[in-house]
Amino acid sequence: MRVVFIGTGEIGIPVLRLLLDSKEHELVAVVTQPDKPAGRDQKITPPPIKAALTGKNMSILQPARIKDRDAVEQIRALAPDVIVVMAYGQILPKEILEIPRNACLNLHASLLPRHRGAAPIQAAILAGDRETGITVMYMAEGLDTGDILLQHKIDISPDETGGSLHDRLAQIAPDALRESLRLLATGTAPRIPQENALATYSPKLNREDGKIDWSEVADVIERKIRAFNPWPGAFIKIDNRNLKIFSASIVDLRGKPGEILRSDNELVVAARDRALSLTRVQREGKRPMSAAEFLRGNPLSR
RNA sequence: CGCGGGGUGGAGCAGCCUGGUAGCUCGUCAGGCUCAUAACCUGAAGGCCGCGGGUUCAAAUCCCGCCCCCGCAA
Repeated sequence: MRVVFIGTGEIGIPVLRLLLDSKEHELVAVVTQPDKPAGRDQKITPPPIKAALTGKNMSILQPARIKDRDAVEQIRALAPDVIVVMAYGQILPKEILEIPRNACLNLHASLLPRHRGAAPIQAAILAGDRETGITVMYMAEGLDTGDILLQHKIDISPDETGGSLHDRLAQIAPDALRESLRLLATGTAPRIPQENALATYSPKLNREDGKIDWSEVADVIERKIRAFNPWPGAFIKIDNRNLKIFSASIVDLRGKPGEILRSDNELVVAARDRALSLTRVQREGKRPMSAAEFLRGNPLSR
């Protein structure tokens, strides 16, 4: 089948490679976001998907807005049988969804209808889910509301971070897509409507979302620290500077929310019910380090 | 030129403004105390203060250039 891949984020790279290497399917073009300023020097940088294509002979489209007529017409001209979308970052207009002869598929990093939206990976950890996965669905106009073709599940481990889960989901995504394409090609692909009543929505995260609210219970804060590692990062304010928190464990101590209960060899802060021992932290301009290391050079009185 | 922090014995930091003895909390090693210890006491080793120039009687400290690490922002 003729396939057009639409994606931007790193999570889509294994899927992109599958399509590049496929014998049964022909990847005819890749659509991704325009190069944008990124990094410490704000240099114009290609998105991960484009970077993964350097050296490959592949036609790349980078429309500023994919709903513009020019972009739509260019994609239509490719006459794809299937469009595969993963982590693109723009809403596709109905005209695009109707282009492919066979199907317009989206790979979503959760078990839909759970965690629709932009941050499904973090949402799954934050919610304390025990499993998550990749959903392949037929795209519809609503956000992540399309009928499900299939799902591949994985367990979420107790020490899972947003970063580790992201990587594991990226790894299993090609399998899910390979099977989906096989079913489509043989005309045996199922089509299962989502149970809208079970849907949850996870909005796009920003930096401020990472600020720890000590009035929450310790369980929730601990999950948030894991979910937000490494992006967008959980943090607290100390001496008016950010202190990023990469990991923490729950300890059975009590105190006023936000109160520093211990700061000798470990850094323990009280939450609503119990308390958290911050184990891996990073001050602005410094490398990540253990709480003990941090405290050695940054003695916190009281 | 997007904004900003930093590079000082093995770790984390202070000292830099206001040049002049290498400091703090740990770790390591040896000895002591102790039933015992990650606890306590005593002692020791370990630093060309990121690199290169300059100013000066004298530079970790002031000036210029370079390399590397990181936070914000995107």
